[in-house]
Amino acid sequence: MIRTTDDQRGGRLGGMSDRLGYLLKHVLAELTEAQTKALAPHGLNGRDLAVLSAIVAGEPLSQLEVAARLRVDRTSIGDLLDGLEERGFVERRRSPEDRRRNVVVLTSLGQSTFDEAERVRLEVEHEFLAPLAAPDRFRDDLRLLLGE
Amino acid sequence: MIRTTDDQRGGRLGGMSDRLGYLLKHVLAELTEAQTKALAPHGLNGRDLAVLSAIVAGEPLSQLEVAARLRVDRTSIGDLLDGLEERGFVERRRSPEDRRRNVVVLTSLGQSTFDEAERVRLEVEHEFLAPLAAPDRFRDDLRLLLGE
DNA sequence: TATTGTTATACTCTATAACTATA
DNA sequence: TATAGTTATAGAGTATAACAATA
Repeated sequence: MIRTTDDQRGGRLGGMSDRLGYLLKHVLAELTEAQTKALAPHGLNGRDLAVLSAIVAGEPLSQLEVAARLRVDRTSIGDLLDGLEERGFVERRRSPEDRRRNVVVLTSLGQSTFDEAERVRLEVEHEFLAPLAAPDRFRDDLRLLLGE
Repeated sequence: MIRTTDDQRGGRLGGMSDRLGYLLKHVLAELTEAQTKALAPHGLNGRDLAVLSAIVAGEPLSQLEVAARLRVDRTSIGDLLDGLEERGFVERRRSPEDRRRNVVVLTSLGQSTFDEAERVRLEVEHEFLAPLAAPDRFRDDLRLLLGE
């Protein structure tokens, strides 16, 4: 009786590595853990860094625009910015043109911290993807799935 | 001035699609949403289904063993099993050999529900990966990253 | 009336510690 | 002493609704 495929690839005999949700969930968990550890000395985590990266380039953005880029809820971005502002990485300024809007900008500390942390992120991702024959192709696949 | 690569691929001008964490997080979120919708008529979600799949084959498992297969904490598995037991999908039985252990088994309703839901999962994953040129390769990449 | 940001609330998932019953 | 399971608790992350200020 031959059923090597099922047995070896976790099809029916208990392995979870068949399941896309399981794989994505735990791959993300391991990346998050590695990133958190590597970024901790710089005073931020991967989520903070993503916020900084959204506001680092181009024209100043309102909170809503930052939230949209990150694909997070506008009620979440407030707390994130509170933390970043307390640590002196960002500043919120009322927009003169539309006084409802908070324009979010990097401080110079925020900019230098971003530059260092971004290097760390790239190193972590590089090492994380090292087991793959074609790391860029994997990233492209993820982009395709998101439609970006 | 030519900088199409950066601009188009979200390198510096605001796009997040460069960032591995962002990509994994939102790909997982979209898969979870699709799975939740598709499985709802069967009375479970993707997490429930993963629990069922852990106990569906082979020898009976204790709760700790189920938790280990799913890579979740043993305090999480209790609530999950409570829900599945209330809905009549699983039963917990004291192990006669070691009365500390709860052996978890599928009911016949649990088995038939699993069979249907598992078909739905495969369809959802197939459709979800359809944008990719080589869906299996993507799954293999994820396995490699997890070391499974 | 609609939009930006804030606050309050709740729900899910996860993690830790303390407890029980068994070994 | 150690292990299996439960309970209580707390922390993230997310989502909804209601509100104040502004357009």
